[in-house]
Amino acid sequence: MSSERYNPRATEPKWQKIWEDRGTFRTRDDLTAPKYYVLEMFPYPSGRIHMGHVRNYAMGDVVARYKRAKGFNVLHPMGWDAFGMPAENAARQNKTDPAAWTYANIDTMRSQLKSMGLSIDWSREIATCKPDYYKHQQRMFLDFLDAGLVDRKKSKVNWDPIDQTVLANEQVIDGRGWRSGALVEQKELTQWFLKIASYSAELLAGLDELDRWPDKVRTMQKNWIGRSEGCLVRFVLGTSDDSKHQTIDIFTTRPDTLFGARFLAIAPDHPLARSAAEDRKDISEFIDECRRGGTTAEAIETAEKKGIDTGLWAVHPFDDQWKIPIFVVNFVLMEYGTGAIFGCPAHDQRDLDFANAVGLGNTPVICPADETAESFKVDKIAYDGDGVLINSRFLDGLSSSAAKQEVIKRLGSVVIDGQPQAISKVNYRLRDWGISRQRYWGCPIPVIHCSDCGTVAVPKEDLPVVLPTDVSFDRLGNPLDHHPSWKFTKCPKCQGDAVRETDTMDTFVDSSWYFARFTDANNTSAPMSREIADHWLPVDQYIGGIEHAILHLLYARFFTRALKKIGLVGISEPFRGLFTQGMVVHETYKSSTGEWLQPTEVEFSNGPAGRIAVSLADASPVSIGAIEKMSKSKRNTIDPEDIMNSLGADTARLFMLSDSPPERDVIWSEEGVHGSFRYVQQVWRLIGDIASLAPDTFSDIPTAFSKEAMDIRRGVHSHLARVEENIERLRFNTSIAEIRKLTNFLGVTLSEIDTVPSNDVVFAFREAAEIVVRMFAPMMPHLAEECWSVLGFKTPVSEATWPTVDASLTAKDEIILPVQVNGKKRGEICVAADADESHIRAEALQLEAVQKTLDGRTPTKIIIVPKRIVNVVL
RNA sequence: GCCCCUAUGGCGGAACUGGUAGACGCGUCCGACUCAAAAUCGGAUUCUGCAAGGAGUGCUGGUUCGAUUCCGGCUAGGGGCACCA
Repeated sequence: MSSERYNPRATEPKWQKIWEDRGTFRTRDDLTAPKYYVLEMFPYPSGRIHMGHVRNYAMGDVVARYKRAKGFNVLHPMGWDAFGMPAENAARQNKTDPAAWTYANIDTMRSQLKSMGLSIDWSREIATCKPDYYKHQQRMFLDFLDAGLVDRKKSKVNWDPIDQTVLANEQVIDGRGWRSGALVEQKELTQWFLKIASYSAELLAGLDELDRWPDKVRTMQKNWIGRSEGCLVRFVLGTSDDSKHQTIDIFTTRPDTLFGARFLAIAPDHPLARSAAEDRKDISEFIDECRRGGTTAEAIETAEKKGIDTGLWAVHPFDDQWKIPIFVVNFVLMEYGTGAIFGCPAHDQRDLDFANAVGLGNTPVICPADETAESFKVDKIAYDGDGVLINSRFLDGLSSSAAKQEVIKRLGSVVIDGQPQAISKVNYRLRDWGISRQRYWGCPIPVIHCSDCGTVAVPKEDLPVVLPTDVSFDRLGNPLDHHPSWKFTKCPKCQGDAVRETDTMDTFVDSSWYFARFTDANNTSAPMSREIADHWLPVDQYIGGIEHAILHLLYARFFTRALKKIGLVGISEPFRGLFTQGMVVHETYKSSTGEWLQPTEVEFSNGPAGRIAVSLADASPVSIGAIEKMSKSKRNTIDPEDIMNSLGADTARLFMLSDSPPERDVIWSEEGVHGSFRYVQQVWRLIGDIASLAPDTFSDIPTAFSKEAMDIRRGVHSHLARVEENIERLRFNTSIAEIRKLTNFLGVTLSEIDTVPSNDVVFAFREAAEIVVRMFAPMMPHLAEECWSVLGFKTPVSEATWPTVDASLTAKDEIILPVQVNGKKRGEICVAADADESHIRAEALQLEAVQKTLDGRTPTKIIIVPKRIVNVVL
């Protein structure tokens, strides 16, 4: 009997070293073996790993180890999303060098991840801030430029006038800069864009193929791309002078409601609004007011619909005597469509709210099915459904869809300024991707500005454009811009004096191709070889947080198509399977003085009214607050390193995978973690006991098995089948439940056997141990290695194959059938698996409980669902 | 405001494509071991009832021999968002 406790502190580093020395997790350079690429979203090197990382990487590691055991050549790499603002913020605050800060963090986090025992091929480690990574990215940018995938245009940014810097949306809090508190201004800058919008239709259509993505993410992306079918309609502006002919284009999805028009509405940024503001102070003031307004949907939804009459008017397309007033309003956006709409109050709630506010009235033109033209009136609720046209002259009586076509047909034949007055158009909400960032710690955009030649690409042989290391954060603004020498260079075309582009790339660019780089991470001449990338891609299973559902995943999907266009890869969709895991949450604690306390600063006991918490420092009462996402501000974090150092990585991994379904949040609790630790010890004892009973693998399988031995073998193989199935479905919680059931069963059975068991029983236990260790190896790899070694194996279980289910042992010859009367369970019968219906019927009716419930009555029918259930219906 | 998701014991959750509701774990209670405690092991644990039984998967109605599962209506909680013409 093994009585020693399992000691993860000694065991875990030992096996990590053995794996490393043996190169156990090296991906083989073999393009013929079946491949499996499992990838977790790579981390930002913020300083230390947190529990969210532990959960994410534990899940990925189960998949990687399982697939490896199943015989796949597994690619499971790790890298660092290493550019970004925190390094610059740290530089400004603590006078540290962003590169040094980043690399120190990477070193810490790498060793923390290694102590988790992840089965990662570390030889492929990348960091996006290294020139040997971003040089390829710069080359891609230039290739995109050549391929027409890049644009340079003006765009609005949040500008902090005190810090002299551009702010990200999340850095603008209540209209003010997060650091300076200054009122943020909207400023127009010329910026670089990748033309993702031109891939809108393709990115939308591609979602249909992604059947191994969560529907939720697909829906979010679909809404983000925002396809809408409608038409452009050109209105002629009315003026007192007929010689000045001006037009305005609007986009509408409801051309059928054209006779319900009461006004045109234009965005505050619309050119017409700007020109109208030139000699009308009230208009320019209104426009300024709109710019200060909130930009989030929620803020805008609740905001009052406002507008100002420009005094201008447009002519109705079907009636040149019909003058339609034009308003500048706060609810039309320049970025969408043409920045102008026609307002039909009866059939659009926003238009109705606005019309009611300014007294424009409404004309219903679509009659719902349950109304008549005479009775149908609109007051406060617009009708936005389909129906039959009314009050619409020649359209009256048509359906909404027929009227849409009729309007487009009629106006399509009218030519104004050489173009039809209406054309069908599919509009997308998705806008081009602005990648310019006025920051230091990012990938330099490899472009040179020359006063004579304009914008000139850096010659490809001059790449990479490397970030200078001697930068100063003493001054405000972009350090690249005020570096004494870095930006000054010669024009590659005319050799005259020129300056470098000082904008760097959005870090979403870095993460848009890293998965491809991993396939050939050490290639110095190219981002990756096409042959190797095409072998490994797409990623078979991608795992990460739901917070990246839209931007990162959409950018990566676009970028992959762009890489395909320039010939670097042959695929369009980078991620075949996607899984989004839930967060790690924890209780929060507040002291009597209202300060947040760390879990380690609190002690618990059970009082009459439940759990009570007191402060460890002074025994003062502590209130137990809501369970929330672990965060530094609420101080409810648990440091993974503390857990790994005390209870071990396997315990932490097991706990992260048990209990909660992986897509949901998991509550970190001390009791739960100790339960996992107890289980680690329990398994250790069980395997030790079996090893004492059966120290060696049998060379000969016994020819006959007793019922006792068969029960063990059947139990093992049927649980194995279910564990396998649950891992395939990424249902880690239920696969662990199955493993626990099996070890519970083995433990009980082992305690009940004779002191000198027969040979077949010993065989069954030996077989069980060899299978069960391989079953939990993906979740608790160190424990599995130690157990495997106790069982006498000389090579790591991490290199062993997954056990095979013996189908003859999972098939049952006798089954238990529940028996219901009127759908309510009354008992069960045990019959042969192939028993015929008449036998089952007789057995069921003989049950005492059934007889009692029947109480002499005759059943009207008896439903027998084979191998499932018997239902006696009265 | 719109879209999406979720709701099961004291708690986290399980239940394959409509077929035994509550697996597995946490907690609690009882017991064993111990001088004692910790650790460990065994048992109990949806509610109600002495019991037989009855009720029960947010509420409500329906389909079905049978509903946690499917459909309609509602309530609560969570997430996402773009006043998108």
